[in-house]
Amino acid sequence: MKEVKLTCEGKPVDLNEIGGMSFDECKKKLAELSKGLAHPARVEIVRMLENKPLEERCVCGDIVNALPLAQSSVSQHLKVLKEAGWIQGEIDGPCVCYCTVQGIMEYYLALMKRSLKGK
Amino acid sequence: MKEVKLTCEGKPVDLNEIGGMSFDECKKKLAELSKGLAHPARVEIVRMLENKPLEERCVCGDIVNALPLAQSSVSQHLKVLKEAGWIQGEIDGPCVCYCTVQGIMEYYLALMKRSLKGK
DNA sequence: CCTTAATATCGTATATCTACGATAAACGAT
DNA sequence: ATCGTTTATCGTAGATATACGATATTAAGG
Repeated sequence: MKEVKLTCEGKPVDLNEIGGMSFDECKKKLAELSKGLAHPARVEIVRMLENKPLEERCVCGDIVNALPLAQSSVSQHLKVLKEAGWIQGEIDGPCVCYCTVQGIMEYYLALMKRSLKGK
Repeated sequence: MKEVKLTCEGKPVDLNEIGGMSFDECKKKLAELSKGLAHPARVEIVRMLENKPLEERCVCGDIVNALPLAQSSVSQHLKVLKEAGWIQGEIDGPCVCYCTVQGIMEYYLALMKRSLKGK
C-alpha cells in the first residue's frame, strides 16, 4: 500500500517536517485532525484501523458491520477521516481496503505539542 | 481557583479514573474534547491558557484582544471549551479569569490511548 | 454483455456550528 | 441609584455536519 501525502489547506504536508510549517498552519492542521476525532463513530473507525496488524485487511464492509450506522453514513465518516488525513483507502477489486496513514498518531501528538505548548 | 469537575454526558468524570469509564464513554469523551480543538481559534485559546504561569491572570478581554473575532464570538468559543471540559472560568469582579482545567492535557492523551489503542 | 457485490455519491431533512450586532446581566466606582 | 466596564446571552443568517434511502459506480464472475 503506497504512502499518501497529508495536506493542510490543500497544500501537501511532510510528516517529518512540522518545523517547516508556520505556527498558524500547525493550528489549522491540528484543528482539522481534531475535527476528525470529533465524533464517536470516527474515533471507533480510527481505533479499528490503528490496531489492525499490517497483514490483516480491513475493508469498508467490515467497518460498516462494526458500526450502528447506515452504509452511506459510514462512507461519509470515512471520507471525513480521509480528507482530514487520518486514513487512506486502497481499491482492491470490488472492495476498498482502509488503514491509518503511517505515523499519523505521532504527527497528531507533535502538532499538539507545537500548537499548544508553542510560544 | 477551585477545581472544576469534568463531565461526560452530564455525569461527573474523575481525571484519575479513566479506568472506571466504559470503553464507549471513553470514546464519547474523546470526541467531546476533540471537538473542542476542532477550530483554530479554540486551539489558540487553549494554547494561551495552557502556557500561562499560575500567577498570571488571563481574563476574557485578553483573549478577545488576541483573536481576530468579535467579543460575542470569542465568548461562544469559550463556552464550547468550558462545556467540553478544557477550561474553567472564575468570576473576579467584573472580569472572568480563565485557565485550563488542571491535568486536562494528560487526560486527553490518556483518553486517546485508551480509545484508540484499546481492544 | 449481464448480474451481483461493494462503495461512493446524490438528494434531502434536520441539527449543529460559526459569526456578528444588539441587548442583557453583573460588578465596581462615582 | 446611576454610570461605565466587562462578559454572557439572544436573535439571526449562512455554512457545515449528520443521518438516511435511493441511485450511481466499479470490478469480478458468469
